[in-house]
Amino acid sequence: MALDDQANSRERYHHGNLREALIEAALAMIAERGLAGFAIAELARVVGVSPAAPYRHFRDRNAVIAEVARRGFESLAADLTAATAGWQADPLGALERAAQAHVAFAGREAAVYAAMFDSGFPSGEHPELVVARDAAFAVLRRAADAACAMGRAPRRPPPLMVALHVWSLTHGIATLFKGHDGKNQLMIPMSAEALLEAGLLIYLQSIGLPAR
Amino acid sequence: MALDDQANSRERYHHGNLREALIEAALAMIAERGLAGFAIAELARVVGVSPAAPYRHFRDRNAVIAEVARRGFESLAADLTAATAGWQADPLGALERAAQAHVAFAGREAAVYAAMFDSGFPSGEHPELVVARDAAFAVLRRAADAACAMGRAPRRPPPLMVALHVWSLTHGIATLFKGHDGKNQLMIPMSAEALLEAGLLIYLQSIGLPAR
DNA sequence: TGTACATCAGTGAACGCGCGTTCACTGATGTAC
DNA sequence: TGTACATCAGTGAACGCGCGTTCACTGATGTAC
Repeated sequence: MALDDQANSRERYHHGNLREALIEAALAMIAERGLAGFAIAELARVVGVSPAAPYRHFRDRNAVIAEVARRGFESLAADLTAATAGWQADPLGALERAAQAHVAFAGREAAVYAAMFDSGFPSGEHPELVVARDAAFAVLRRAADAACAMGRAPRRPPPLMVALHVWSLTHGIATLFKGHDGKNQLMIPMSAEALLEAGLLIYLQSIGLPAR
Repeated sequence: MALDDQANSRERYHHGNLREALIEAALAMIAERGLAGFAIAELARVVGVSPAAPYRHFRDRNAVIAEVARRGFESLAADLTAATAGWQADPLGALERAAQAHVAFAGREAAVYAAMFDSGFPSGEHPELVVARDAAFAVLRRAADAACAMGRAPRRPPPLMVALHVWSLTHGIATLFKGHDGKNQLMIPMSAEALLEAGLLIYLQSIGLPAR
């Protein structure tokens, strides 16, 4: 019965799960046409609902994008958390795995990633977005803290700075070489993953972490 | 007389410099409303010309954006060239100055920078864009080559890779911390420039370059 | 120096379109009694 | 168990809008003779 309800939910007057369906469709639409091609009217059409229906669940067009982005950051945070499992024992490895997970996320969820980083909302307009982003960053930061504590170089940079460097390098590589259609933007004779791995190795060596 | 002609050029039937005026207005419009808010119809209105006029100079909307981006890459290449003056004598300094010039460019010309990196054209659609981008990268690459040749670490990474690392880190920092409105996207207790300088210092130390 | 003509940069009106958003409404749901 | 009612998720029609682009055109420019 419950199964039946779900199967028929699209036919019923009360959709039952419109909000989720809208977000799912938004992901597909952004993936296909980019952020700029995202239209709430078409969203309603795709889901099979009147153009006014989405406004029951989202204040306006931007609110849909912001929600997609917010979930993206939550999802990224989860990936980073999984990647940094065991960070106490091996903070260096955790840092590297986190960076790779970040790049993998950008490639796998290119649409979401665009909503997360290219939406260009005025800062402060969607505070929940900032919270979600900071939570994701905090996971990386935790690993960076532990990694820095292990460092044995004469001058250790502050862990926050290390986390920002890793975050920046990763984001840079992700946006340059894991573009929307998965194609490289610059023609390079190596994968984004290999480029990232080498970059981190070089960087982390310098702050006194073991070369493997 | 020539001055007079120029001053009155807006009033005359033949604008005389429509193409340039359109590009200039496009820059202002993208700066103000972002890439998505860029409209060719409004462009014509701002310049004081009929809506069909721009099509004398550009095939379509995307062509305007592509031209803005192309010039952006040329401009960036010029900045990088200026920054790396004397690269033969001091390749390390040149590399650092190039990276700083890149970040400065992203901050100063945020609209252009968005057109350059966020336009998301299918690769191959605007080959002249790729040429211009590669030319800018080549300037960085040249400095990286020279820097690597100086390196005295046991295992030197290939210069192309070093150039890509610098380019990626720089682009990452630029997009994350030199956003459209000049505000930091992540709340950080340092400037983008300081973050970049420290990151490069750490990275370059590791490939055997002098710590200053 | 003067005139005919080709060139081409602009005009302005129009097109079809799809958008975001609002409105008064109606159908379904679940709760109180 | 049955009924009245509040709630609220949807409807569907409509709005005003500005967009990108095309069309047949016209005014200015400069060149050939």
